[in-house]
Amino acid sequence: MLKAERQQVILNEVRIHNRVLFTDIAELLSVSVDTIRRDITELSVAKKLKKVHGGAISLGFNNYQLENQEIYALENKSRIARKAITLIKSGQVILISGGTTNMEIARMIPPNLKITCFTPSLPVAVQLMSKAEVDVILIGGKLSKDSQIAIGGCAINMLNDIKVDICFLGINSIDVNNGLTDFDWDIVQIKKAMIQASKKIVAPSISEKLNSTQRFKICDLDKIDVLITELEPEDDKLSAFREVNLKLL
Amino acid sequence: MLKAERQQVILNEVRIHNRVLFTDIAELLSVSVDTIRRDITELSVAKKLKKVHGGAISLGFNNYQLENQEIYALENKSRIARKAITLIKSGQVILISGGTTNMEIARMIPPNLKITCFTPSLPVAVQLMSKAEVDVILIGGKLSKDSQIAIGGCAINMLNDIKVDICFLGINSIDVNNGLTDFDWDIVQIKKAMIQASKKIVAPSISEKLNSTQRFKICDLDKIDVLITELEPEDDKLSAFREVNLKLL
DNA sequence: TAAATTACTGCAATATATTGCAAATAATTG
DNA sequence: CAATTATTTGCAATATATTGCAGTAATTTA
Repeated sequence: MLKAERQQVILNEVRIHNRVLFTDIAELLSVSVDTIRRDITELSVAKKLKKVHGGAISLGFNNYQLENQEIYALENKSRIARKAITLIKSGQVILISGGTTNMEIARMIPPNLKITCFTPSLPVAVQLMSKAEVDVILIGGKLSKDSQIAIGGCAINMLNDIKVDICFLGINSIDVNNGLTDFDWDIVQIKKAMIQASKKIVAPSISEKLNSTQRFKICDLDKIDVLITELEPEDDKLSAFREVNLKLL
Repeated sequence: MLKAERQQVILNEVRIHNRVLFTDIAELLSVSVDTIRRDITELSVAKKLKKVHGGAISLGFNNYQLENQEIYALENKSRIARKAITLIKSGQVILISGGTTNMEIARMIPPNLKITCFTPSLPVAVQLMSKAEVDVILIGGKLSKDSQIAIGGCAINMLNDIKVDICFLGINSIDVNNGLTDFDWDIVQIKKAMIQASKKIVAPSISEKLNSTQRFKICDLDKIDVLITELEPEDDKLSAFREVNLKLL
């Protein structure tokens, strides 16, 4: 019996019964307990189940995809998030797209700040649910498995009906000449609708994404009001952006 | 029985009844009171409940967030979920409301079953996102902090535009004379819209909820096509329901 | 206050975890 | 295809964790 096969059996047991015992599985599959223990250790570090003394149990409800993957450049994203938070005033209505930087912003919103947040992002919504004073309004629609945000006509229709104070628009690529671009057509449509739905557009972006261009265009730079990077506003790398009418933070 | 399992049973009891007695749980799980005491001490330092003389009590609703929700699936809910899954055919479009039983159903949907799922429930959507073959469509709207589902006009409008094959409707109270009832007005509205949006209504409910009534009415029993409980369909407790035109599973 | 219940402590029996190692198996390479 | 290398597996020895019990201290209840 292959290792992968065994692990599949284990996962299946956990899915159905919520738990497995090392000894049971070992007997069932006629391998040593050590082998099962090693399998379960592997599955555990892969976050497929939870290893406990004597066996394993299902991860259950809180198995958010997002918590599994490590966030790239988290330090920089936290710095961006800290700056972003300062733009939000009590009582405002804001709109947050997806992406890890926006997740960081959502995470850092003070729990006592009274605001209304629209978002098409599932992880952002989950994050915001824990803030007692934040009203969360979900933009519905078909969920993209990749980006975990609602896409499609339904989401766009819903966005067409609102006008918020600030939009924190996740950035994929930004360039002085080509403006904002992205590689996923569906997400481009959503982002366009989000821009339309907002009085003020804030673009949080790690500096790596500056001066890069993707296939599909979202908008020109003049639609963006504020660009937030982890750099100081005076940094040389931002000089090209300083020259256009763009506030840097 | 695993320690982790025991602790989940304890947390589950605390969630349902707001309190537990060492002696009760010890007898229920056939372990010594000392063991339960130690478990509860651990859970107490983990801030999952409050240890008191003779037992433990719930921390209260303020701490009752998504992250702290316990995954322990009452064996009964798993049984209901297993039965419910058999009703779903490949290619169908289904609608799932919130609640822990429906979470269990979502969790147990086989990863290779190709279906389209509509849901206004944030946790259900998160759960379904991990199923590669399931298309998830989120019903948007204002999120209720208590139930973690989208409520309000926007959600209802979205439901008005669809007609799905099966709806798994979370049940709060069900009674032969009073039909389906609930205590939250907003949720009643959503559930009414869900019923309207479905060809077939399946009501999964643990037997504890049978023959109870809440303040607001959702619908009469004749709207329900199938009632699933953890009991055998022939069980005496279900005799009242057998007499009306209701399929039992 | 006395009786009853519950809490805490240390201990022993059992179960589980960890580690290093060698044999068996699978994958890679020349 | 044979030789080499890497991975997987089972075993044994040791370490750690869990559990129930008994004795005693603390708390509640009447």
